[in-house]
Amino acid sequence: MVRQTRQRAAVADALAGLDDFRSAQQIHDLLRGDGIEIGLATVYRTLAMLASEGVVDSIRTPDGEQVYRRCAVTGHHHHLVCRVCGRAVEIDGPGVETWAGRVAAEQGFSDVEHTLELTGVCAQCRGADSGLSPAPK
Amino acid sequence: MVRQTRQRAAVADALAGLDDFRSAQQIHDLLRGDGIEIGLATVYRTLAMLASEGVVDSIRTPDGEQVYRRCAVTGHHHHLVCRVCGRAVEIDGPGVETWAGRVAAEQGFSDVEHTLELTGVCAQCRGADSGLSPAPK
DNA sequence: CATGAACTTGACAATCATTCTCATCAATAA
DNA sequence: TTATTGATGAGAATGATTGTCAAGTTCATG
Repeated sequence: MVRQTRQRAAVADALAGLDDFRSAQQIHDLLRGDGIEIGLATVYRTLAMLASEGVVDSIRTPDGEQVYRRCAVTGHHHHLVCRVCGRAVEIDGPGVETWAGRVAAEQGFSDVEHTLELTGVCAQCRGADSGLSPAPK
Repeated sequence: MVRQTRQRAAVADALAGLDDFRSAQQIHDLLRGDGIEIGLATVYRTLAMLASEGVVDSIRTPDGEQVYRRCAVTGHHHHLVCRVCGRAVEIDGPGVETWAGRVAAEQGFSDVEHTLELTGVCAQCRGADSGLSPAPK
């Protein structure tokens, strides 16, 4: 049975107040900054649980860090993430899904899954940037 | 100036004799197994260099490990990787590229890049398996 | 062929994200 | 209330990758 705890509620709350992807460590810092006592391991565990339930999305940044975000839409979808500020937009790939299935079938593969992520520089950052740090630590 | 060394040739040779993705550590073990003396750090450095030159592909496995493979085709392309045996097929996504550019533009993003990886179970592995663990550790 | 500047190497330490351990705490059913 | 048992957290452990830096090599040049 899954129990309702102060810590899990805190992680869920933190995610609810965010619009872009954050790492487990960032969320941990965020909560501690708000005076909420929670262990790093608990944040990791909670995020992993939420991700496996499909309540949050998780993708991997190019340098291998896992980042999480609450899902705004349900079902399968992809992301367009700003390399500078980390802002993310949810998008869906109409043709991609079917294309993936077809190509896989042609190669004799079954149980196909796919990951697709787009990165770019958003309008705001393009105008204002000149080598500032990617995201607030 | 980039110098030609015994170690770099060894890494290139190892990659030339492989058809699927391998981690830096696996390649290191492979070379040592052949009696070739080479440091792990050197393998990492060499692979990173080859990858940035576009001579080899590198993708990240679901558990965050970086794996490399020599490119059979040049230019941008994607992969269909078997979750069980690791065999990989190179594929290209005709519509994906243009779709990515269009969607990004609609959202005001520029300098778009994308990653797309397909995973599945290949015909061989589907026949032989019956619920064994995803991949050998 | 001899030289030397500068690029490379490699053993090992250092990082860093993530997971594990396990004694202690707390949510729930009864 | 209370026993049961999942949840927590501090710190150790893991594992891939990168940094350090003295010693070794490469190769343009004399």
